[in-house]
Amino acid sequence: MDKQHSQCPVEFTVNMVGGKYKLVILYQLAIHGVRRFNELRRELSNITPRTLTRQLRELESDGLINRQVYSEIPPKVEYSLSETGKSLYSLLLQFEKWGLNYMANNPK
Amino acid sequence: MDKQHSQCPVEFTVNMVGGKYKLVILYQLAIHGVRRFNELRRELSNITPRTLTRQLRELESDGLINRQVYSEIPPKVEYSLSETGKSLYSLLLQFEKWGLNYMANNPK
DNA sequence: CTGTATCCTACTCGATACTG
DNA sequence: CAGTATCGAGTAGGATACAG
Repeated sequence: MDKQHSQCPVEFTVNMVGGKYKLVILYQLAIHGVRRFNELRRELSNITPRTLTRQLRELESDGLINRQVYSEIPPKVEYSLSETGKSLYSLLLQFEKWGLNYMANNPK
Repeated sequence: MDKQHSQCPVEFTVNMVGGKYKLVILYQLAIHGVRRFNELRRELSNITPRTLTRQLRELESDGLINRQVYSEIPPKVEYSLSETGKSLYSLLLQFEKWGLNYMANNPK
């Protein structure tokens, strides 16, 4: 994604949280605080486990989310926003707000 | 893109302004007010005319930008934010702000 | 429950040449 | 100047089965 080579701050942020699911994942984590793998899977209607795993790994390696593994059986893994991820909060709210507003003014 | 079938407002907005260039285009229009085709082309470093055309057409058909054609030779076309597009202003600023901040705290 | 492993499709975007 | 036409490559993401 060439994340480090973007001069434009908007382009940089897009490269960071772009794609079909990342902002929605972050949004769910922002709303709920903590989510488990299968909870996210249900909330992102059609995502496949392979894709969800990849998105979560990328978000983690970019430092936007935390992954907390509990060594139990059955396994339990909790995802949550990191401090950096939380700094996206108002951006996420803008997305929510704009979407709600657009949908309200352009009913299907 | 199934724009009308998103229940989640965040997902809806992502479908609207997602992709590699749309937010950057909107950002340039927000900054400069009015831009011509080749001005945008220069500002979006590596975009091809084909891709730029497609992004602009999609933004136009979604009602986010205006396309003003002047019947002159040589041709002149000006792009600008529509009222709906302008309602993305604070969202665009969040992208700019977050990118600047992240880059400042994570120097290359 | 939380993933991996394979395989595959579809779509986005790039390169390049050309036009009114 | 503002695009269009063709062609092609890369990759995001889907389907499905399986594993620790």
